[in-house]
Amino acid sequence: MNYIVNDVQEAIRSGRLALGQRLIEADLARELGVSRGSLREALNRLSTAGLVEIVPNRGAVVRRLSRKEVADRYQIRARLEGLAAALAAERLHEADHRDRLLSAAPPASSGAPSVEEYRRDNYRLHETIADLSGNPQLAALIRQLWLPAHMVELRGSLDTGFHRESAEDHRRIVDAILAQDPTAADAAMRTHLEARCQVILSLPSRVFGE
Amino acid sequence: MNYIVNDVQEAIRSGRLALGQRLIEADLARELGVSRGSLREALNRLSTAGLVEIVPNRGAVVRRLSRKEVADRYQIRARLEGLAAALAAERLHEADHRDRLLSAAPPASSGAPSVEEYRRDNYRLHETIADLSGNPQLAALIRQLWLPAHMVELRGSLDTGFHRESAEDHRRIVDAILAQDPTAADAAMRTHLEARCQVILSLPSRVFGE
DNA sequence: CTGGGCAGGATTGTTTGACAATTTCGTCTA
DNA sequence: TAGACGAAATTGTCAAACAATCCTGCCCAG
Repeated sequence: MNYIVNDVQEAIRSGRLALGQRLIEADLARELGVSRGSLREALNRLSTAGLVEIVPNRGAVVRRLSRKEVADRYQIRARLEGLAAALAAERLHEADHRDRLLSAAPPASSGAPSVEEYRRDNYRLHETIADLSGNPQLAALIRQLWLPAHMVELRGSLDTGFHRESAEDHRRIVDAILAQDPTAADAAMRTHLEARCQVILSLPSRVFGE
Repeated sequence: MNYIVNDVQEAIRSGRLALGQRLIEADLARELGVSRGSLREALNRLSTAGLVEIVPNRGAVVRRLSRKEVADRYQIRARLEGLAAALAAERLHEADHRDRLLSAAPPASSGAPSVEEYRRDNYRLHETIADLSGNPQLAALIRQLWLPAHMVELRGSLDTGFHRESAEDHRRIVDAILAQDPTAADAAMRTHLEARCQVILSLPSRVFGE
């Protein structure tokens, strides 16, 4: 049943299901080759993940975040991921934590990474730090709040400057954790997210849903 | 369909469905007078709310938190509710915010409140502060993370000292928000939750699920 | 005895088909 | 032209069924 969730998610990511598009249960179920009931369960899950919004008696639409919603979400993420970074710093001494962090850290810049590469690496680092916090509920929340790119129509809106700055922030965060300095790690992560948020909010309103 | 969620929730609160009890879909559906499909959707929702845990192919059980899970959750709540308190302080000037806060604040201690009264007042204050933050996603998360008393078997385990200390914390938090001091509000809320967590963790392990 | 299969029952995961409730939309009327 | 009305589309819910999976007690070999 999880695979249905993934299918829908993938359909949204690939653009086959456009932002704001209404999802007709019968059609989508036939398309995916599952029953309407199963699709329904999947849509419910996606709605708690925020990818989709369900209006009673009117079905599900692919969600798009307004500018304020993006800002609000980053505000929450800053707190939560800051906590995760601090905890990761406190627990760096444990077993293979150092190795896991290093293997997820920015890979010594081998030229300019593609947008897709950046997205993957970026997610991997944040995810790893969340896991290293040793607080599974926190890690789950951070994943849940991760802003899928398709909730804001970012495609092509971010230049290489964005990625370079982001990579620098990431290095600072990793260094703070490696130095086992929780306060610095917290601060670095919060600064990072606040800065990323500012850049995204400065994009033209075309990319938001409002 | 929401009413099914409420029914199950109420059944758990009232103790009709015991902690750790396995929920057989067919039985529960018949009991509630709904179809198995609808019950399934409701259980899914409750699982994302954390009231119930769903193990694949093995069904749902009423959840009970271990000591570590309680600690982890309070750690998250401290950050999130601290943020909410800070934001509430920043936005106190808005329309009817001051009134709403005052009407949810501890009601000038009219004798010793009953446990149930304390629970209700306590929840109301935290909920109001979350709403006054002006960040709906944050408010929703805080509600989601609220630890329902039945997830830890607290009934009767907390003495009046607990409630008195809690009320004092609450006053400090409200004062900080009324003073429009975000930093103090944040700190007061975090201190409050950390202290409450310590008390709960000191309870005998009988009340936890481990 | 004791531990490893093994059948059968119980329960979940999913499908199909149906129908009532609700929303949506085009058309017709005042 | 605005609003009423009815038909079509869509969601919400149900019942019955069956395969997949888990659980349990029993039997057999060691």
